[in-house]
Amino acid sequence: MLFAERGFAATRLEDVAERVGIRRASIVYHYRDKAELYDAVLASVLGDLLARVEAALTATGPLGERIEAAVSAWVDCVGARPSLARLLLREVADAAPDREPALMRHTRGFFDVISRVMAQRSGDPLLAAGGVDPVLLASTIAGGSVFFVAAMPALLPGRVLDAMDPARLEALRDAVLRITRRLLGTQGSLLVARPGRGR
Amino acid sequence: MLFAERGFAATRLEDVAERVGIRRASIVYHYRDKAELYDAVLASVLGDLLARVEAALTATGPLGERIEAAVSAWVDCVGARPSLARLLLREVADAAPDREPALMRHTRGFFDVISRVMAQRSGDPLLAAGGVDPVLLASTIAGGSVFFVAAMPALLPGRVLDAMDPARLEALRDAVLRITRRLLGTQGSLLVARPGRGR
DNA sequence: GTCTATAGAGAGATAGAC
DNA sequence: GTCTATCTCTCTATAGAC
Repeated sequence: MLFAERGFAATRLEDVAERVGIRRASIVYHYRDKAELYDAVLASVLGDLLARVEAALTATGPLGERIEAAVSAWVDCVGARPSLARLLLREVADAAPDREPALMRHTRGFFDVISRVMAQRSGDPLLAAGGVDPVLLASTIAGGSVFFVAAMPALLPGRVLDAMDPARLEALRDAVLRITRRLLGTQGSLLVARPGRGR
Repeated sequence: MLFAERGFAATRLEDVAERVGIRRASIVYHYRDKAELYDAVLASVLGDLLARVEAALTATGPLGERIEAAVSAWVDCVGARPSLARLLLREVADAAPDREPALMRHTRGFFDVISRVMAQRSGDPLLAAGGVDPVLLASTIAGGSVFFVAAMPALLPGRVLDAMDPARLEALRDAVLRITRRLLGTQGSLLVARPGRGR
């Protein structure tokens, strides 16, 4: 997605139109203006991610398993769509006291869910893991993985821009899960059998 | 910094000039064009960060301590300058196979240092911690902390945009250090006495 | 619904006075 | 070195034919 690659301001409707095989004016027929188009893109791209993470978090079962499922969903989504990762980074960078970033409109309900889960289980030892702020913990896992995926094109010689190949994605998911367990102090105690063939 | 808050394309020279208390034309006298100004900003802002992290990593002493010192330096710099965090996120998001992000010009030497450290100590158990890719590990810590700092204005009701206050910064540094130790599996074994009064 | 053509605003860069 | 004035180009958005 062009918005993800270049940012909102640097993306020309001309190029978006070209990519879709259409003329600029036709875009404006479907969306009132550029901002509305961006908003639609955001909603479409975030919808899947938020729904899956939310579903994982609100499922039944022990908190640890739900967190791991949520992390898996997160990594799968982001790995399948590096554009999403870059879009997220841009939106976070846009956060300002005066200007509410567009992202927030789509994540408000999502944050409600998170807060509710955290409130319900505020007594759970996992959430106070090692005296580290749970928000920082979540930010580390979510932000770190997004950062990594977005930075891959710059870091790796092979240059990965589109979806990661399945093997690489699986390796990343495993690695992030290991990191998660390590951070939560649930080293291997959960999710007993790793389904993959050991990467 | 305006470039950090809005991104390169969305930042008008007009506004930059105003912030400095000068006229637009005068900026162009000092820098050939907008891109050159941005480059200068990047160099100035990154210089301190890279120098401090590099110094910490190449100091003498056990690898674990050097890593912790590097992480401390990183968090201190980023916490003192949330703009830097946002600038980093934008630069990473800009990474593309065709277009080399401006950031890379300033970090090339830095990455050389990192690679050298990692190559020297490739046998060190810390670097193979739990079978997790060291690059992912570094990305998690660096990216996660930057992500967190950049996202604060959006997440926190109090709205933090400028430098964090000392107490908050110290708490963040401690938390990230705890995360680092946990990830490296050096739980409390290093950096024995925490100087702070326990927040 | 999609196109061509065009209006109109915005912003970067230049010329030249002080 | 800094300013005012202006040139020029790019890109969004609209008008209106098909």
